[in-house]
Amino acid sequence: MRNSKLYKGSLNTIILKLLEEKGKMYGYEITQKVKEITKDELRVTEGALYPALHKLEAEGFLEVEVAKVDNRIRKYYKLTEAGEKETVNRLLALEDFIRNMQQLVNPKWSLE
Amino acid sequence: MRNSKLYKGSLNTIILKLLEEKGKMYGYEITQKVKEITKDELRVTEGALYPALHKLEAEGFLEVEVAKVDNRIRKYYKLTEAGEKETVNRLLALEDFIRNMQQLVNPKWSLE
DNA sequence: ATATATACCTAAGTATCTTAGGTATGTTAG
DNA sequence: CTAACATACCTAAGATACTTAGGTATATAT
Repeated sequence: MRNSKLYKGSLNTIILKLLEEKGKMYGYEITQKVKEITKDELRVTEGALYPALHKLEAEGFLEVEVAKVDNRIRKYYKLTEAGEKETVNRLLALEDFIRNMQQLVNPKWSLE
Repeated sequence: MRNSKLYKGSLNTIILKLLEEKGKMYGYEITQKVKEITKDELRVTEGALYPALHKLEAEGFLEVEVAKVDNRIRKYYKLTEAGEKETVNRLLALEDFIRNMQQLVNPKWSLE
């Protein structure tokens, strides 16, 4: 990731959401897509990404399909059924988190 | 914190913002205030809070004032000048983070 | 020929949290 | 009156998720 420590813990959610949206993606593609969407403000480093993908796979949330394109290996990941459920939960948790952070940071409560 | 890994890295920002708003606060007060604001959805544990306060103080962002109330010690923390600047930066980083996460999670980009 | 892009990977170190304690005083319920 | 809960501080061990810094290999552009 880039600069901010805030991103800690959100990588899995990002991966799951991208896969939900795109159907299947390979690792390098994910790094590029995040760069593109966030206009280079957020970079998923490979040192964080690959272990995260392997863990999500080990937990049964992702499955892999290996392909060979231009003489190079690609590992396409897609959500399992459990992964789809997990994605829903993670997105709900993200919404809660953002709502809570906004409540903490927007000073409405200071008028109490 | 509570349940979600998303909160990792956001504790310092929460502390700084609360102190900016309230002027001065003591540790236990911070834990209660966060519970109150987030309607018990987010709990700052003392095991995370006190080391974080000590670190922010060591970094020169907070200064301490010890008081005795009802025969119990309270350590009031408030922002230094450097702490005020840091708070501005952390809040900007939080806004960036939230904006980026919303862009990643809101599927506008999937229409491309 | 060299750098950059694509594409995978791991290991050591760092940071931030959780969990699980510890100390001590004040207050409330049975 | 005593036991539980609230207030108020603290630390240490362990878990986890990153960053940093490598490594391998092929394709393409300068």
